[in-house]
Amino acid sequence: MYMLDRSLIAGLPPFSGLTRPDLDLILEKARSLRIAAGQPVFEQDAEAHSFFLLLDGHVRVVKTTADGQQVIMRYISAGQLIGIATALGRLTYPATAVAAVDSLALAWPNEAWHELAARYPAFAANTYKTVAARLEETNERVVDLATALVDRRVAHALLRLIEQSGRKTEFGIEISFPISRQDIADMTGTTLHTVSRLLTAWEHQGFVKSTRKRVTVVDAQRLLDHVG
Amino acid sequence: MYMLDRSLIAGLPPFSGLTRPDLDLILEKARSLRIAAGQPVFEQDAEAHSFFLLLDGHVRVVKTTADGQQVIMRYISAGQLIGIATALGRLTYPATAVAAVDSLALAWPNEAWHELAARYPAFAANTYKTVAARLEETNERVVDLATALVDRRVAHALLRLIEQSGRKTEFGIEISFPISRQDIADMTGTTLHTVSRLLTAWEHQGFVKSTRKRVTVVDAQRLLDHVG
DNA sequence: CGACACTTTGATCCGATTCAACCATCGTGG
DNA sequence: CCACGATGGTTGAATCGGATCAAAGTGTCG
Repeated sequence: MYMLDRSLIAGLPPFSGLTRPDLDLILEKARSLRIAAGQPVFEQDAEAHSFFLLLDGHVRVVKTTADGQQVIMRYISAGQLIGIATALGRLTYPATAVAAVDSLALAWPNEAWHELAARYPAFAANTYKTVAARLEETNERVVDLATALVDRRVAHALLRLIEQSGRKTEFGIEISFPISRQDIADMTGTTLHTVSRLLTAWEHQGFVKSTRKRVTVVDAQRLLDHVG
Repeated sequence: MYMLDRSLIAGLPPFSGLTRPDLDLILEKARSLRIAAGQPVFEQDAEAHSFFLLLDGHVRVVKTTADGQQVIMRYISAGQLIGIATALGRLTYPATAVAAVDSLALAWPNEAWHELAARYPAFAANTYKTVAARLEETNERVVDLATALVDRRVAHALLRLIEQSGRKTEFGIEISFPISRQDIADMTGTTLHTVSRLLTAWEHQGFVKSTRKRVTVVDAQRLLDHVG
């Protein structure tokens, strides 16, 4: 086992405001792991042993219902924590986290959490803010699901995705990881068929551009206006 | 202004594990307020100045969309905190809180938060657990909205309500505050018409019993089985 | 190059909203 | 105290947004 370098995590939001010796101590307790695209980081209902920091790649957090339907709760990009609900008292993971592309993460055993939180209040505070921000974001999603028609929900999902992990290209802003029609449907409570029809229509109108598993938003403002 | 008695908050979840002198100090910073049924405790988008503890009554937390549609995010009952997202960094309230019945609450200025959290780690920890629990609950709701048909969503809402604030009666478990068809519709993303039809059908089948603004679940298990 | 995963598009069907009308209950003030 | 307006609830009919069913096209990778 080689020593992890503090440059890996310096500057990331969860560790902002910590000194270099602090970072070294925090890293001492971590192990790093590589996750191939399509592989799980952790699985729903499994005993929660660790929490994670995504260093590179993209992970989608998915809940599966008793009858097998899937809902994508969120996409996590590099620099963000996952599996932290468990650090705050849960015994099992509430969802499955699957790598959308080959990814790299750090893992800490749950026991390390209290220690870290106690010793580095800034780390704890950052984490709580993350949880609070996710709660608020999820609340917005409930409002969307409860009040908006499918086209609006899909548009909002795309706009959230490019905001959280968009990459500027020649034609607009592209979602920076592969995402299928089915994935978008699983984020918005609809079917791949409906998503396909919407994207085709929007492409004709010049709002978006897409190919297999890649989506680019050409004109976010007009897309937003279009769905009201 | 009279002194608030520590018996008001001793034993409530947010303050569990605190000593009596601690409680007195905490109460010193609070003011109490009476809210008449239908009146707001705080309003969406207003500058957040305080967080609250509901001592008696019931409050519903409502988000209103730009086009005026309402979504009831949750009902808060006595002993629970409200308006805490703001204590964790927000500048405005993300929703409106309206008293469902005449209610009584304590209010602390937001500045008191950091002080209390620093001095009473148990209070802080309890609060973070609350936020984490609400996130998980909201996640479940997203899954429900994204995957379940209306009858299931309404059934789940009723079961959640009787679990969180049910009162045992002769006929079953009654939701312990007045709630209209429209309110239930606003919790589940449907219309009062559909809720009315469902309740009527369920009443014929003996699962529930209801009158104006009062709903009793007669047989939770059979209702749950019925909607799959 | 073939198999598989992903995407498109048409036709049909259904759950739930919308539109419409009416009834019941509550609170209030003359 | 009762009349009346307001709020809440019921129920039918028409309509529609999307799901479902069905089938064929296309890009990708081993």
